Amino acid sequence: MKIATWNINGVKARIDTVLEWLRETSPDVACLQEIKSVDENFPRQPFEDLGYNVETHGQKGFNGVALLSKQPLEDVQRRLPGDDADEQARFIDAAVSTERGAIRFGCLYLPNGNPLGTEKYPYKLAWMERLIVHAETRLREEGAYMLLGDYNVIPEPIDAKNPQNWGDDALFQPESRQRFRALEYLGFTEAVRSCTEAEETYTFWDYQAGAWQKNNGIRIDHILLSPQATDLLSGCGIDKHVRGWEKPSDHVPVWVQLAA
DNA sequence: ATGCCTTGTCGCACAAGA
Repeated sequence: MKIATWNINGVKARIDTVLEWLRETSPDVACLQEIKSVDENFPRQPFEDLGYNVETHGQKGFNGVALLSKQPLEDVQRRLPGDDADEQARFIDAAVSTERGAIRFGCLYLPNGNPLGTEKYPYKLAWMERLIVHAETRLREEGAYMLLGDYNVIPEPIDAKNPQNWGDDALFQPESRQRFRALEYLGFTEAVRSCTEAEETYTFWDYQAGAWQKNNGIRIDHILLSPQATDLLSGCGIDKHVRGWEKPSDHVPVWVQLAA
């Protein structure tokens, strides 16, 4: 079973690219971020034509997440618990049934937090605290659970081509990295780093200043696996070549293979 | 120091991204 996550930077602008990638890699589950669409305008039909069930949690203009699954999506939960006043569409959580039992997925688009000194940064940190609480709840269920998405956190210096350039950026602040570690150390396995210790393993290249051509990337899209999901882990990868396609997203897909 | 690109918005420039 292959499960992928990808920040597509707008479903309307990226629809052909996403469909091409789905035809090429055929993931069983795909978590999409930054759909930038309200639910009623999401182009469900072309995904359903490829055999996917579709659940979205969108908003106008910005943010928005979606789950695609070849198996039916069950017990769909929208919004990250913990703040009823939070109107930003950044989280959707659902389960699928497999021969090895149920597997649950949380698809997240964690706030960017820039620029520092504005309300955006404390919002990011508070959102991470809520994510930790939600993850604790899920872990207590002791099932196969995974948190996938755009975390907007560079965990370690090795996860950036030029870590010295990110010192004043919310993605690389000690507080952001501390909360990412606190989440991970609840008992999750960070899939990609468990599969490879290779340098220059990136998931994002800025559109500007020739970042892709210089391989000036960062690793900010992550997959965290509960112990029960980690037991099923058989491989992982990053579809880096997609960044070189026409009209690319600035992020590329990250995926895991599970023995389920 | 700033913008560099890209997307979406009831565009006619701007916000937001990272």
